[in-house]
Amino acid sequence: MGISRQTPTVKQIWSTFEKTDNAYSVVDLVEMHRKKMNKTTVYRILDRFEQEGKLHAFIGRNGLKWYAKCHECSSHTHVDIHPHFQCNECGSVKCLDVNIPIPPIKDHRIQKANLLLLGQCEDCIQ
Amino acid sequence: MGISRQTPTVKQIWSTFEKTDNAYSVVDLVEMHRKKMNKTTVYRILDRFEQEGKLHAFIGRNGLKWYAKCHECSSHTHVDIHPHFQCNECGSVKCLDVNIPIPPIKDHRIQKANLLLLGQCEDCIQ
DNA sequence: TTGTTATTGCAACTGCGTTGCTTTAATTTT
DNA sequence: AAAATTAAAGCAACGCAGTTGCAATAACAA
Repeated sequence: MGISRQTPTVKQIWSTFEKTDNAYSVVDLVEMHRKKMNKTTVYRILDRFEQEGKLHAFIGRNGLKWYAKCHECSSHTHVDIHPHFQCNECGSVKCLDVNIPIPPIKDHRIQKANLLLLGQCEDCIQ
Repeated sequence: MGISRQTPTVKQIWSTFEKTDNAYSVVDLVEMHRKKMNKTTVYRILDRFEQEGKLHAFIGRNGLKWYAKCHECSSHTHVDIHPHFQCNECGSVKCLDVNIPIPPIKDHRIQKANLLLLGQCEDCIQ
């Protein structure tokens, strides 16, 4: 499978994630690539990356959508129980490589969990 | 302190939460009270309720803001580690009375956690 | 090289949420 | 009880995230 066509825009968006584990909001990504491509294109490429399991997405502090590279996740195994962390000071977001066990909830079937921890990151802590 | 003035709109919004533990999105609340008050008024009253600790707020599946009555929470103790559940089928949201322990993260100070569990609720499960 | 069709750009649009400002009315003061 | 004070409500316009429809472009297969 994979993205059907290796266009310059696809390569450029992917290059943002390739070298880092940081997460980026869609707003950031649109701004970062504003000069090279249309915002609609950014949204569409991110959607495709997410569907393929190359990136995973989650909702940040203010309801903005964020994307990050998948480690364990793939399009097959989207249980996605690992948490994300957003710094209350600088706003940066990253994936945490920690497993947070979710207890079973009576009469409910848990399929996914969005776990967003908020606080101070290593750069903003005194 | 408390809401300074007991206006009819304040009483009406509060009456929505008074009798239930369900959470409501702001969109729902605007729709529910559309005939009686302006949407700006709904937003402002919810903001005030949140600041006083009468309601707490969190971000749902699609980035919408949801409100629910606080049990343990007050304006003083806003650690707010209890999770919320949103049904993937009917979209309903509620507070779960479960404590999910957050492990310490090296070099980070955790101040708050948004824990949203997604799945099937008791009404939608087969 | 040509044809097919996924992808892009663009412009207009939707929907959530906010802001500024005037008017209304809850509450305090006299 | 009336007047004064000022929080709160209504309204219209706006800002921003995200989407849609469609025509133009360009990857890739034949």
